[in-house]
Amino acid sequence: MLDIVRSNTDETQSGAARVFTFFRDRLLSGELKAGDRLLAERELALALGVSRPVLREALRSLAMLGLLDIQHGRGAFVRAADASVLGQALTLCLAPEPNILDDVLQARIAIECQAIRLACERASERDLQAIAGTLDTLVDSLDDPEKGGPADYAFHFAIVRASNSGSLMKIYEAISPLLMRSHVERRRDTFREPAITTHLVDAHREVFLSLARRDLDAAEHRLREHFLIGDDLRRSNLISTYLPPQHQS
Amino acid sequence: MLDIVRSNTDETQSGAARVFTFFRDRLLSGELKAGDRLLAERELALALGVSRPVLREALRSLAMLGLLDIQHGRGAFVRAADASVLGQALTLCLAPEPNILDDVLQARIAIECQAIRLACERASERDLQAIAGTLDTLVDSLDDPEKGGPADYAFHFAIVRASNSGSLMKIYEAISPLLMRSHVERRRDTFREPAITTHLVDAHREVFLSLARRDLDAAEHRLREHFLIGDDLRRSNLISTYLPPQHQS
DNA sequence: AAAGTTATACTGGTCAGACCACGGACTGAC
DNA sequence: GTCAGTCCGTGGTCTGACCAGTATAACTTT
Repeated sequence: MLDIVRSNTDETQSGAARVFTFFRDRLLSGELKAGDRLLAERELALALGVSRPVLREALRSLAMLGLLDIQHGRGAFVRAADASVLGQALTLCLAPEPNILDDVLQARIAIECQAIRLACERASERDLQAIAGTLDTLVDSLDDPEKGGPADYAFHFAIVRASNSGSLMKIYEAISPLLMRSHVERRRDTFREPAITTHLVDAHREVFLSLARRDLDAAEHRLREHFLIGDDLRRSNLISTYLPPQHQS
Repeated sequence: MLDIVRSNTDETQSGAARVFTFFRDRLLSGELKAGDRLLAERELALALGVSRPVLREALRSLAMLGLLDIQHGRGAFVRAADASVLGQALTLCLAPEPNILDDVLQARIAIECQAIRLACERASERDLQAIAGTLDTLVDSLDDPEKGGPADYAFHFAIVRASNSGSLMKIYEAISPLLMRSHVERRRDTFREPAITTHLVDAHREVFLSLARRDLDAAEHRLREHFLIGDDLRRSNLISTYLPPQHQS
């Protein structure tokens, strides 16, 4: 009697899939907001005209996608959209690809270069101060390899934030798990070569300065240079690591 | 007796979540390849030491994530990683954001600008020919508004393909659903203004030529210009649509 | 009266067994 | 050889029950 639903959902899909799309659409349309609590499973199953197992399959799927937060004894709550699931999905999607850990850097460059252009136009004073803050912690953590990584990431993410583009931010968050893995793998090669650490601070500072001056092309150029030189240093460092005997005086 | 499983999976998770991560890890490690067929639900449930409903909740979740293809009467098969789910996830993630349809263009520009740089370095002859082909169909479908959209998309996607970067391609595919929506919405404004269509072909051709000449900076510049001018034309067209009475002689 | 404690009525989590619907392969008749 | 029908294995669904956390209300105790 209560199934207001059926009408607009495709009859082709069946059971759990139907329920799934039902909730997905409510989420997309904003009819269900983050924090909302769903009805109890038994009531929902009754209202939607399906059995509880079917209803549960759909809810579980939504939970796996990060859209729902199901708590034992409390209920199911709509969760705020979270990029972590996106990251997992991307990881899964890219898993079969060869050399992902290298290739993901291309995506990173793509996002950041566009982000810094936008940031030059849109960044607020607070954004700039935030970036400056990450730059300070970067300098402070120069000789702490454990903190250096996160500090570096914080700087770059702050730039993406300053772009004020939700898309760029979400995508950047999505690739960040792979980015992290890529970094820890590469860190083995760059193991605290002084030339690298000194270059590091200068490069970041120059990127920031160009951004603060709102110079689009210069900022992007500095950033590209930063990525390139980082690559070169890593490469030469790698070479010198594997070919030391010949050059020892 | 047969549950080889339990040992390495966290005991914190329970039921469906445990089964879910079990399969996800096998997929990530490549132990399960695309096309593989899973055991029957009843046998799997027995083997993993859970009931069939629980097993089904997990399988259904994997299916919703696009990792499994469950066919009634036939069985469950591992599916090749597919970007369509990524696209859905991204759409869900960005749904609450305001002005996504505008903002997603920033992501598009980011991906394409980096892609075309890589394409200048990496594109094979076949890649170039493929792009040239899309350019031809673009010209042919100039006066067919139904085919014009896909032709335009085909051209830009061909460029991303030519970058030979899996990450860029997947991300581009992921944003493509939103991109499409953005385009159809914007198409209402650009409704076959002759100035636009003539510009369109020239702009695409110039982008292609720069790419064929392997000129990184020129290619990116042409592309950026193309995006910008498209924006300007749309805007001026929009203005002239809403302010016509004053200028009618 | 206030604090702590228990009882109870929710919630989701799990299970068992049955039945239905679909696909494919086998077998028979033509 | 071809086609129809049958049968078996598959996923799809349902019912109803019980377990396990959570929160609240009622109770007892201080």
